[in-house]
Amino acid sequence: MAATIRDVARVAGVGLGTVSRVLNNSPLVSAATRQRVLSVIEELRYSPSQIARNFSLGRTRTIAAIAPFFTRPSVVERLRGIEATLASEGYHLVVFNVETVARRDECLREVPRNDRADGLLIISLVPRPEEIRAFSEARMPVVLIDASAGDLPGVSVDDVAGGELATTHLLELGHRRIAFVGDPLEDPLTFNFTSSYDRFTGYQRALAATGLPIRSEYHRHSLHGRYEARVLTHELLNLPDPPTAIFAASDTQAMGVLEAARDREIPVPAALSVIGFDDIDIAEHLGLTTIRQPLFESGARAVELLFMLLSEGVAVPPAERLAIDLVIRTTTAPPAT
Amino acid sequence: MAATIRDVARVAGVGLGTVSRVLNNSPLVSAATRQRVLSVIEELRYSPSQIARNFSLGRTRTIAAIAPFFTRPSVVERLRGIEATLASEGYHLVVFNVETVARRDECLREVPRNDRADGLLIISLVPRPEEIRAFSEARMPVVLIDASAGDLPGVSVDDVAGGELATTHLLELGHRRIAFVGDPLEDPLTFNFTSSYDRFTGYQRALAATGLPIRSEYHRHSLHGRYEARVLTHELLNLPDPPTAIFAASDTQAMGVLEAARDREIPVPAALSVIGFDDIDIAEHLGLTTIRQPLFESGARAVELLFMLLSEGVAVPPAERLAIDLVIRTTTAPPAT
DNA sequence: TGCTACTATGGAACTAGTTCCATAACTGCC
DNA sequence: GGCAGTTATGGAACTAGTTCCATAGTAGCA
Repeated sequence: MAATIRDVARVAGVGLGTVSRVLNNSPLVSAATRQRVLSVIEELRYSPSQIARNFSLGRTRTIAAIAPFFTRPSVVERLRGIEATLASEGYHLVVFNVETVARRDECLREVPRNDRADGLLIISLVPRPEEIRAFSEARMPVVLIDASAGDLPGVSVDDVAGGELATTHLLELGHRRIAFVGDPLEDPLTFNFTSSYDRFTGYQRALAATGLPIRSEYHRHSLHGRYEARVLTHELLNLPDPPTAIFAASDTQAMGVLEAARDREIPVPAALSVIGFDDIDIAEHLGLTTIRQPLFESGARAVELLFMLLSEGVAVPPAERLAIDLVIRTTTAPPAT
Repeated sequence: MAATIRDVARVAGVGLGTVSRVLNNSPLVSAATRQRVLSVIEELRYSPSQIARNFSLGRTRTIAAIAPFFTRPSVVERLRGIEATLASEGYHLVVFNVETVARRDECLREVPRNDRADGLLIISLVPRPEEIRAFSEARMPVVLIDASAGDLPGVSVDDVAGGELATTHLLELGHRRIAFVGDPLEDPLTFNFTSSYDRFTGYQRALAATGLPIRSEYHRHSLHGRYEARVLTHELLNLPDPPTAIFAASDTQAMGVLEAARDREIPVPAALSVIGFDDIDIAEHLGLTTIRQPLFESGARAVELLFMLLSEGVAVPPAERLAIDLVIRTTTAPPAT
């Protein structure tokens, strides 16, 4: 059996408290005693039980993150920001991957009532009011990423403004037939994503501001994914009056749009402009024009906010907005004349 | 303060053990008592402390995974396989991201001696003999993924055979000037990766088997990354007798190769064939010919092996090899005549 | 009726740390 | 020398579960 703090105390001929003080670098130990205890620790190859420590302290130095589809490049990049910041403070990261509504509900219900994490990060999911109530009842500090709900602290970007920015870029290039490819509109009711919905809102606003009619045949929604976006794009390109530009709600979907154009040997951007959203790593490789949002930073900043919540007495920071940028590459150009 | 099992026992007028038995679905409780206890649990909104439970049981139902560069698409896909399999058994996943040698050493030293995880998965890193000894001293079950060391159980593919397979494909197309772009050769001594090294070995073997001379100017090594591979490729294309085909040790590096070709307006595959390794998600989008290895499955299978280690008495499974395939797409063709 | 066997239950002991109170030992100062 | 203040130390109590032993109750059976 592994040595315990009591074994160390007995062999070193000191009290329990003294060993604990040595382990915790308390100054209230004489140099001689500290040395003796340390050598016994060495001798017994003693290593403190973290699990007993967690139990005794009531803290785990662990943060849980709930992420939908954590293989999506944008989510991965946020997680990297989270992990990097947590690791720098010696915290551990427990990841929950959510790919179904049932698991979403399960995670949001079970994880906060587990006292196995000191705090919770929720990526791209909007908790329902009763779930938010459960968080505060369980006294589980929560920070949202890429979402906002109630007065929970969170880190996000202005997706509506992003949608406007993307659409305005296409408008300024001279496009008038601009289509939108995004996630299902009813998502907010099930999975509680909102990004695609908000970007769609921004798209509509930009069109309305220019006085262009809303053409619902240009609005296509399907499950998030390259393949689905490709199918939607073929539908758009089959229209009698097909669009000259497509705004995809994410870079992943923009890739599907590009694939459909390639299927039909439609040159991009000469005959079709494409703009995405996120600026994931490969967007650069693809030369994809997109709206950049700071993914790594969103994770890092969320952890900082969570740490503020964890240190009592620090004012609860309000939901924060990070900046977005238009990144012009080679998939957008003026429409063919 | 949150209710404890003792509060429940007191209010329900039963003993501690009875409440514990109800919680653990022991049959040794009468239906009437069980009902009373359950209603008190409801009434007090009691939720058992997982952390106390872990402490008492000495188990955490948590698995730690150490992954280098966990944003690399191949690593993410393995993690997804891990998470999916763990979640189906109610286990949690703690992720450690490693991006420096110092952190590699720290993680391999600290994580096993933490008793905060019941088992450890190590991705794409080769533990040193003294580290392996520490695992067994700490009684921490370990399964390797994409690596093998000592007699630790592991899941991997035959990278040497994969390198041969890729190179043979190029040879069979008629290429004779075939270059290799991969990670640094000295990696095994620092980070302890081996995949790129093994694939390089396979490449050399295939060339040797065909009786082709080894041309060291065709062998380029640099840090893993798109940009680095792009630079190396420009070096290759600057040679007086440039290669007609390039084998990249990973799809990410193959993307860098493609970028360099695009920089020079060299058509792929007409004037340059490119083959990668891994078959990550975007390889299909890019039309990249590559060697597919089962990434998701490697994670899933590793978890299964770990569970076998955790259930005492089950024979320790030996290191396993998963199958690889050549996936021919549109970046390889016979050389220009 | 009495014995056995089994079910149901209570609660002490245990897990391995931290915390805090009591106290011993020492120092400095009048 | 005596007193106050500080430093160092020991160890009981505490954290919230599980486990297991002792025992009460009850049914079955000769």
